[in-house]
Amino acid sequence: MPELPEVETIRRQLEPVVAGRTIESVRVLDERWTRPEAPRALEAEVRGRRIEGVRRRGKYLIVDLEGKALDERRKSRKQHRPPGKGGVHLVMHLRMTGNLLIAGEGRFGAPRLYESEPDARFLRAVLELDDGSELWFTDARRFGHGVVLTADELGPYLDARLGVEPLGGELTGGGLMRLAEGRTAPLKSFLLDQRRVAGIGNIYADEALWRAELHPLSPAGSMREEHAEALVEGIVEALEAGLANGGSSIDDYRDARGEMGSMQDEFLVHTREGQECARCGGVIRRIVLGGRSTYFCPGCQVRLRRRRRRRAAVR
DNA sequence: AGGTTAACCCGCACGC
DNA sequence: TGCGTGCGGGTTAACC
Repeated sequence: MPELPEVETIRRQLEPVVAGRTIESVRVLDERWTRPEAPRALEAEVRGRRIEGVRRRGKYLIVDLEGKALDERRKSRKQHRPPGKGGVHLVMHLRMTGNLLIAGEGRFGAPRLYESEPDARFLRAVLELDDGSELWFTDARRFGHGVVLTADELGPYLDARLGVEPLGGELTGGGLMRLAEGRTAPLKSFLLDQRRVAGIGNIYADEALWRAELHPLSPAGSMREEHAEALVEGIVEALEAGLANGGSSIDDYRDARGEMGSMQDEFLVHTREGQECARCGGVIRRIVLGGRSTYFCPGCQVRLRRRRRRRAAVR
């Protein structure tokens, strides 16, 4: 599934080949992709704009687009939302089975043939760029999404959904402690909550907890400083391993060039039910937690007890 | 308010 | 071979 390392892998591949290009047209083939916005509205808002860059926040990909020239704005006057002077942002989310692929006959210099050909049945949106290349958004299960936001809308949109970025040093043990304070939800559920820490999904949550030697069912608020420090380290190392391996391809994930990642071969616990724990030799177990497959080693991932709230005063 | 569950989807694996 | 069933999983909405 596309989590932070997968989305970042795509971003890194996309940025150098699309920055500076102009989007000549957008074709939204599945109206669900833009829902509740109309496909034609998104198409009109994006068409004709130059790409400034590609960013990532959590699992969201953000394509920054320049403001339109004045004559372009006049032409668009009658459309749903006439483009303002400023730039806009095409924000995309791959959800579970979405892929964003470099395609077309352009001058990317990227191979046109994929390790596994993108399935045309699943094509949901196509961006055509001014060098003849294309970006294909494919998505078997149609959970993926694209939306255009103005500069004013982008910050609030992301801030309402996402907490701290785990890479780049912003996430500290103390910071994680504060986020978890007083919370009784299991650590695994806590890690999956994008509004606390952004970008961790089912795979990397399991991997991070194993690295930190913490049991997924431990109440989040039960961590002491040393546990929170270990968990931050586990999160960072799990995500960086994912990045170093080009992401995990269990089923549908492919990078922007259509190639599989190799992180699935490096998993320390995820999908390893019944196998031996690399650290303690125990047998890795699978449970369902919050409806999600959760893998852990009962031998070395310690289950913390709920911490009693400290009394306001002693007698 | 925090926490849990269902809904959204549909290809695919599995059983008969 | 064909059909029915159930699973998964990020995010949001609904519910308790």
